[in-house]
Amino acid sequence: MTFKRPRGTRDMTPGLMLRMRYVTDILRDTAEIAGFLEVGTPTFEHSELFIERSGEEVVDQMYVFDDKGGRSLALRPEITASVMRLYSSELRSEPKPIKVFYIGNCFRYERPQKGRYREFWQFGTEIIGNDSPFANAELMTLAADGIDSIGVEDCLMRVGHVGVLRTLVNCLGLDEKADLMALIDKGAFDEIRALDKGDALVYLLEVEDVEEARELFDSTEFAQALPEEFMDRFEDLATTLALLEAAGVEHRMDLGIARGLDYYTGIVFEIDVPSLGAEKQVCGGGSYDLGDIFGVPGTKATGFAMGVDRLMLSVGDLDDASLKGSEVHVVPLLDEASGVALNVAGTLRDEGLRTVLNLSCPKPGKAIKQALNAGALGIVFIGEDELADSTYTVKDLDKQTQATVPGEKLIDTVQALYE
RNA sequence: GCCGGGGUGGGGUAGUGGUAUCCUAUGGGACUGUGGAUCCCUCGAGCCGGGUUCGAUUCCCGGUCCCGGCCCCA
Repeated sequence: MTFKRPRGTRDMTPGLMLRMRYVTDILRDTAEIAGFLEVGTPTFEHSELFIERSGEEVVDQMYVFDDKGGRSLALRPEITASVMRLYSSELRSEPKPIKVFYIGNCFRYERPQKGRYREFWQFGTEIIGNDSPFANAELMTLAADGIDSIGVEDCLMRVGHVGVLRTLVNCLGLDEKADLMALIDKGAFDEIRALDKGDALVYLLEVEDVEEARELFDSTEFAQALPEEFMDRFEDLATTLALLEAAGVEHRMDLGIARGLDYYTGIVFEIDVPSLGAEKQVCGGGSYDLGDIFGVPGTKATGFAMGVDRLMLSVGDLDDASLKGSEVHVVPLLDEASGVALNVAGTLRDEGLRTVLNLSCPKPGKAIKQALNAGALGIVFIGEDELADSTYTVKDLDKQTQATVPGEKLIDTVQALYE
């Protein structure tokens, strides 16, 4: 009987796991050094949590099930909803803003393809209690830093504002319909032009320069048609872009970012890695207000989520040996040396040295091949002679030298391999 | 959900209507307690189900999974 993985899931081989750790360790470090604190939430929640946040239609793409008590539960399709729940129940009296991050697996029932799995991993951050341009700019800086530190070469950050977009759509007399927003998000300009006043909308969407946009909106033609709060929103966007400029974060203004579901309220941004193909978005986020849903009205927040699996695909070749770190091998050459070998391995491990114990009591030549293939720095041999004299033979695989030393010199000799 | 391409040892492959090639990796051995070499041995395969056929890994149908794209993407 053989078993296969469920569709859309992945086995993490040691090599893949090293890459995953490489990505998540960097993201975690980036967030922690910026003062964000890690949180964790359940892998499954009441299904209503996600439905409340994202709408009934998400049920189609969720793993929903009843537990033995008849509760409707769902494997989490995202983590922001859980963090907001956590905030509203555990953290609401903490000083604002609250800056947290998470790393976790999520589940969506979708057609798997490159960069899209039914179980996938997200890294994300939330700033709760402040969705100012300053807060958004910090978040985007953090996102850009993380992706840059991972070593992703070719990526593009686009920044927009759904409030600005929706107002423009309304002022042009176009319906803010879901399918129109979908067309905008997709960048299907030809199809939009086919609509009444679609030309004008496309013209606005294609503006990439802040000053150009500002002059346009300040012009009498527009100023009369646009509601008062419009320019405030637009200035929020302009301020955010200026802050990104100051931070040295590469970006582009893009008023056409519509971001799927409609709880986003203000600044939104996405980061694409074009080389990934169809599923090229590695990061998405923006300002939202879910306070009403979670019983804390008026709670402004902003956050982003990154696709860890896609980031793993975006990194070039990584060297396994350097990912896992240096190691030394301890090799007993005969069964009687096993006890000493265990003891020596323990001593070296206490020093924080990655120590691999060879369990097969091989001949020296074979042990050397195994150690070389594993990329080890050196070998501690324990054979007949060493047992008799209470010594150890330490071989340096790089320099191709070796020395037989007494026990009290073992640690120093092995540590010298690392230099 | 839709369109297209695929599925042969652990990984990579060749060929074929008469059960399968080679490479590599794994395990063991030779080279006498010392360098990735070389050599020998071992292990191990046609996604699943049905059909056609004396016989199917090969041809046909269905399913499944993988890959690319569409839809969607919180």
